[in-house]
Amino acid sequence: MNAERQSWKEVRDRIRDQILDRTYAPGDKLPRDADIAEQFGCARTTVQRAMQDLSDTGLIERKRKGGTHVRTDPVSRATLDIPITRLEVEKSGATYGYQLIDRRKLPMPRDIAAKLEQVEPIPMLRVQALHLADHNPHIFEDRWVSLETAPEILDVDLTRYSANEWLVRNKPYTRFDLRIYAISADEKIAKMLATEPGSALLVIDRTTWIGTATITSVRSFTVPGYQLLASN
Amino acid sequence: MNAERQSWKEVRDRIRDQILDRTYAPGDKLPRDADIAEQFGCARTTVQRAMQDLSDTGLIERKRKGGTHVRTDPVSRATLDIPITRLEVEKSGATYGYQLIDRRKLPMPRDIAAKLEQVEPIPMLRVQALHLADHNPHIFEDRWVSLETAPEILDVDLTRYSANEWLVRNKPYTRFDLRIYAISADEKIAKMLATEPGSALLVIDRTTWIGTATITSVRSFTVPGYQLLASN
DNA sequence: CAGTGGTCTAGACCACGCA
DNA sequence: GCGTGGTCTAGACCACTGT
Repeated sequence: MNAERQSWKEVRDRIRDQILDRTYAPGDKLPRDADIAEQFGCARTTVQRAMQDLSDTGLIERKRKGGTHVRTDPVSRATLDIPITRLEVEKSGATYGYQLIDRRKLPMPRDIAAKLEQVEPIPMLRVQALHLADHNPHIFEDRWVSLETAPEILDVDLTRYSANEWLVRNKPYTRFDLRIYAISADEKIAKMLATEPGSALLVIDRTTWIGTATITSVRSFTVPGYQLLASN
Repeated sequence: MNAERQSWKEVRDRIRDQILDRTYAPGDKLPRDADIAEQFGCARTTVQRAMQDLSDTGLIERKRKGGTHVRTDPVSRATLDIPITRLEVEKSGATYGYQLIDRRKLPMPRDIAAKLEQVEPIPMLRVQALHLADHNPHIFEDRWVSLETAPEILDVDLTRYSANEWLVRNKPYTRFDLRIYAISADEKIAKMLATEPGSALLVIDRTTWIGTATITSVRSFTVPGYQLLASN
């Protein structure tokens, strides 16, 4: 008998191999799940699972009635893990430090309102803080927290605990988005990160929601040389 | 009326809500799948699917025998789509242009070898090219292609077609990784991107493999202001 | 309308990892 | 060992969407 060490991964790999070796070229239509299942001698559910995975990674495209096709323009779909800064630092073996720079209630600026998809102005807390690695600046964060969604933040001792950590532990989000880009450090940021004005910095803007309610929007200025890693 | 619109998403959302409202706090153990299934009046498979999703997005952690726990340190797991540059430009409504800068066989430099996890030196083709949007520089790419894995690249007219596109269409990868960071443009890069030396640029290093064989390693220098977007 | 992928079920066995 | 999640099966019905 075939002896086939069954599993949906096995099926996925074999289909992927057939795509790689051009048995099915970009644009080609693959057989229906049912036929593939029969060919492999497994249940359709198993094929479904394998196909789902190939679809998730962007190699194929599936449509009801239309069938399954090899994508003409494969997408690189990478998973990016944004860790809690403290854990990231500690994992690297360095000593983590944290320093509150500023904390005040302020009216919500226009650009923040836009990011939060917020029309009505809501009361917000602005928190600026510095994350340290081995006593050196690592990330400077400029954060706006909605006092409607997270009023309890006012009672948190932000000189000791980072707003980041409190929020992530107490206000899980249902949705977020990220914007990653590079800027030249202006004088203030440079001083904060103990680097030269004009240094190239990686900046990460991140906004989170819980349902449709906005939680926080934070701009993180990373120290020169900081890298984000992703893979599939 | 509840009307139980059954589906694994329904189950996922209800569990997530219970985590958000602290019915299950960070660190807590959730009931076994079987019990949840009974509670919801659905099959265990359906619960399994829902849990899988919550696990994928980093909200819970599952272990055989250990059971399911709410993560103490939720990870922000974002999906990052790296499109083919031409499609990205065209999608923005701009006219795409492409220009080959240099193409030559070269011995593999040490740092590239390291990125490719390659011990033995292999013959490589170095391709430098510029992607344009509305006749303005958009991305400058500095690429190394393995001639062992992709010897056919030598026959491709790279003055007309980008190596990126040829590779993505003809050498699908099974694995890749990304490294994203910021640099200050040096004189050469600045000239290439028609900007000032010292400008902050977002740089993306990407290396791809097919199985354990290396395909290509490319460093993309993006024009000032370029942004990467990700979300969940 | 009809074909194809998406989901669900009930039940079974497997595999990992904690006690 | 044994409890829990992971996978598989065979069959059913649903929901899109191309023709």
